[in-house]
Amino acid sequence: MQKTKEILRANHLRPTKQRVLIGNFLFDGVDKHVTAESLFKKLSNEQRGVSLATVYNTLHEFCKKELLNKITIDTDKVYFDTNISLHHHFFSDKEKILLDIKSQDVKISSMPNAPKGKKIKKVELIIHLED
Amino acid sequence: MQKTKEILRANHLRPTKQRVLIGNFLFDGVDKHVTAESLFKKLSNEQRGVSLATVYNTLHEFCKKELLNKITIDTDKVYFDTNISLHHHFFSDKEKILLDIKSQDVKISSMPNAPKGKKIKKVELIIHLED
DNA sequence: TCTCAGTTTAGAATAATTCTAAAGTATTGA
DNA sequence: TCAATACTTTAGAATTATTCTAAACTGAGA
Repeated sequence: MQKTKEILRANHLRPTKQRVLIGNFLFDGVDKHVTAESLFKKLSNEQRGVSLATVYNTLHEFCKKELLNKITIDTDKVYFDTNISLHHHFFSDKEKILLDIKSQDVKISSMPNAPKGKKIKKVELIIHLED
Repeated sequence: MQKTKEILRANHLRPTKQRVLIGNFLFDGVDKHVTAESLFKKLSNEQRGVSLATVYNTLHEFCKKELLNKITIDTDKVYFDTNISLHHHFFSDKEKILLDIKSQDVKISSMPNAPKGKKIKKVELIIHLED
């Protein structure tokens, strides 16, 4: 798994043990949603753990480099999505489960103009679910 | 302003001084976005204040009765919207400003089906802004 | 007026996240 | 290879919106 190191280098992030460990998990080609806590737990199983502070640092760095997508749907947890292509989400407020919606399943045919002096950075559609 | 008392009674909420004070401010006919903190500050000017705990309690009660719309866009603050009709929002991440989008300015022409066993509770479109 | 379920409240508790500052490490240039 | 240095990691403290608790208060019906 040399790919992670290349990704890190390409983004001017030193490939430290911790970043490589986190990157290997996140960038294995399988789309996933993680929180700082869930990622921390997952990696605690490894021989050499990563501190919670580093998990936070790394998630934010990866976001800044657009290797991850930050999703703030819920007030008490931030989700990070490894699928950085344009897509939307289902969210179950009760179970706090986040699901991807295939991009072709949503079509927004009319959009407002941004207020004066502002640009549209990101369009986020969240479909809240109940039982 | 007898209207607030009627609203409260209609929703089986005792019209206490505090709820009436909060209701009079929120339901004056002008759409507004508040946070617990902003509402608390606004009402502190009044002769008879309301405790922060009551502001939280009341906002949640009003939400449960669908007199307010809860908006969770930002991890560190919950916004409450007095406009309970179907509409969407702009959000400036930097300034943390929330703006209504007129409902006719957005048209979603294609929507996914809810996952098995779930129903769609609410569709929330957030347009994040930058400078 | 009396009673009591519903309400308010101050302050403590909670919990995700950020901060701090000290120790550790990758990289560069010699 | 090695030293110097800038970048990283980390434990634990700090922060902060929100929730909880339990005691005092109050509106409404009898």
